[in-house]
Amino acid sequence: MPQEPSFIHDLNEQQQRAVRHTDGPLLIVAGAGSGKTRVLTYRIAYLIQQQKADPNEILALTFTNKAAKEMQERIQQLIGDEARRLWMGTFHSVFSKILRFEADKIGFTSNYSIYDTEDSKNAIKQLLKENNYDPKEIRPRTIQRLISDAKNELIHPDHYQEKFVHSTLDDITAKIYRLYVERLKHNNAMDFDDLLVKPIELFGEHDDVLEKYQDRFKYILIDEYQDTNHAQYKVTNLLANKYKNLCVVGDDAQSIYSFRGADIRNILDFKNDYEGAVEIPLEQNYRSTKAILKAADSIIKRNDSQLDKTLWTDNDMGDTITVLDNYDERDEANRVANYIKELKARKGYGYNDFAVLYRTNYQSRVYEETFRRKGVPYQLVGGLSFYQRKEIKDILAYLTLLINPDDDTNLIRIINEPSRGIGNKSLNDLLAQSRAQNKSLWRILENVDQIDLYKPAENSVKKFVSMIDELKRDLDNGKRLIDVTKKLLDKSGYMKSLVEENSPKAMSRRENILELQNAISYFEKNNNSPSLSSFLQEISLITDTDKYDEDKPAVTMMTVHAAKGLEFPGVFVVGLEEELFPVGSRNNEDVNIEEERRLFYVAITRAEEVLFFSHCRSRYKYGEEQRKKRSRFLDEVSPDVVRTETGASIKQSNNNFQENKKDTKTTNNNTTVEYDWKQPLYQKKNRSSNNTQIHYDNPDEDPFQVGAKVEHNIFGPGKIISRSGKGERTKVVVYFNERKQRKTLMLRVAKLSVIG
DNA sequence: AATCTAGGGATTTTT
DNA sequence: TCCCTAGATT
Repeated sequence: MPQEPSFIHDLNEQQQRAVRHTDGPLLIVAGAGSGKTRVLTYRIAYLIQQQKADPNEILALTFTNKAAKEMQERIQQLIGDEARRLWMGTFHSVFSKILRFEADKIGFTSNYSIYDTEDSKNAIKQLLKENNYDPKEIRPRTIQRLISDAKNELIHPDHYQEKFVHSTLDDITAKIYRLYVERLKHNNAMDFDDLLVKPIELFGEHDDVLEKYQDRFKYILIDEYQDTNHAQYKVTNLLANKYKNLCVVGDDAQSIYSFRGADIRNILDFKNDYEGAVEIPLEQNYRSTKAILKAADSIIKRNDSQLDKTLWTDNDMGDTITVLDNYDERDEANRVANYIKELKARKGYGYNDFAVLYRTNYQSRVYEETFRRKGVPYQLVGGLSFYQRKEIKDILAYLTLLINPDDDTNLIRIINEPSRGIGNKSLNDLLAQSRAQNKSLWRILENVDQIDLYKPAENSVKKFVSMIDELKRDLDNGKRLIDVTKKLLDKSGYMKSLVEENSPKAMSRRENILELQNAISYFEKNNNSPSLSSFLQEISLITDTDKYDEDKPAVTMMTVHAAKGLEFPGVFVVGLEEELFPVGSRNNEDVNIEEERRLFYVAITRAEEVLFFSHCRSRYKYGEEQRKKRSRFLDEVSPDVVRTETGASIKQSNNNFQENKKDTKTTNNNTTVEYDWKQPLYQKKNRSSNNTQIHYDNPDEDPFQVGAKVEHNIFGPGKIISRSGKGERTKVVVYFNERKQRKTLMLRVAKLSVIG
């Protein structure tokens, strides 16, 4: 056996144990900030260095592509280029690759489509219509959730009937579930859940295939094990069953995905499920100050703790946590922006040292507006991702059709987009035929002569079919993807209709399509054998969380969920109000308060040095002003580590609306930020119907003046050359350095931010 | 078939 | 407030 590598001495004692324990099942209980990623990467490097396995015999599963990429890079630093041969990625991406090889064994082709949540909702909606249910009464969303839950629990449609039929909703779900599974198979499509469920089917039906992959993956590692669901448990259980070299890393205190079927029992029961499993805790926190850790601990100990571990740190005590008491969300955003500027100026932090964390995505909007107005650069992570935008999904639907014509869902999406005279009536006639003949919609279109259809629509169908056929031929003849896409944009009339519409919205759609073309070119240049099929599969698993760039000089804004696994010197946890964090429920039911508390714990433990909690007394919801009670979590946190802005200790466990703070001018001793919450910086009267409008109470505050350096989220950095118009019609001409071109942009529409 | 309008419902969190 | 859809209008 080779000598131990010297890098092992970078690790503490517990970490070394975790790395050295190579064979047999291992559970690493990794507290927040305890160097979990480090242990995983060192462990993989160690396995290779000790010649336990070849890189391509190691499978490492993560929850985000970003986590996988980061690990890969760090392993590369330890062992070099060999790291590229590791099997590393998200559950979904790894298994979609395996399925591409083995699709034919379970009745799919390797060109299968991947449906995101919206696609699968569309398919379900279609099925509801076909079966005469009113999608208004029976919401596709609801059915989709139930079906998704069932899949993650590995409940087959037949069993759904047996297990759940107690109500009409269960009845309908059982029926639609069965039809949905059939429909997806006909469409040669899989949804996100299928990417986990189908491999289990595959392995269950084909012992030889299972054994092939068991032999392939001699060592398996799973990150964030507390967030695995039953399907993920099962599929990895099958794979690890031969060699039993399964190492899982997790923290039950950070389990925050139960809504997605994550089952905390997977980690709690690990030692029962895997005989002889060894448990190693990682308890030294390298990330946070003592104050922050104490706050986190005071929160989490209110939950029933399950796995033994005591987190401690050698770090300094650090500053106390500041609680911001705000008038409303604009006030909150302003104050956060002020503190960030202040800390940057006085303590030498950079913008990228800060994160604003919130419970729900829609809270980001006010921050975007405020930060832009005040010239604070930011990057927004999450929300509506690029690939979920309508125009992008439309174009991708066209492209999908070229390799998977039987995909009805994608075909329905674009058959009349842009409108080409195949309206609802005609489409329904065509669909009726498709069902009657048990053929895919595309096959019906190909033989539209043989059915009775409204004449103008029939002609349109013929034109549509010949267009798609031509593009298919181009593709088969090896024409470049980017050229096929350009031709598609032209021939389909998609671009033309956007040009004609000539609205700001259409404008931004064109920009996005341009960006998609860039993505396609990039893919084509950087892949050895770029196929449309692999492009589509790759991007359908990309999320916006993956594009977070820690070096970009900007404040990061994201949900607490998206922040899992990240760390920042300064963190603002905002919107700490009842019914928001912890969330409110729709039907006064089933808010999992312990999970909300874990989520708050995750938020706190993202912070290294400076931490703020913030809440508002009123907040706008659906355009209505609502009074808010501050979050119970603020009453739960250890009082000796939190202070108000004035430096006073916070009053806990009483109704904060009774406090009379109206006359208190809150002047902070530690910083020069001076603030009177009675007079928020924004002017309420300016709230108007146009939500994207930017107001400048004082024209001097408007940073978008000639000469200003700005950044556009697509075109990158640039400089304002000239400016015209007033108010919401203000336009600026910007010269973009990277593209060496100037563009005229409406300030109201273009998401510009000031840099420099 | 396409466009316009009024009215109702929606906001957790994500691969 | 915003988005979607059903129904009416062109």
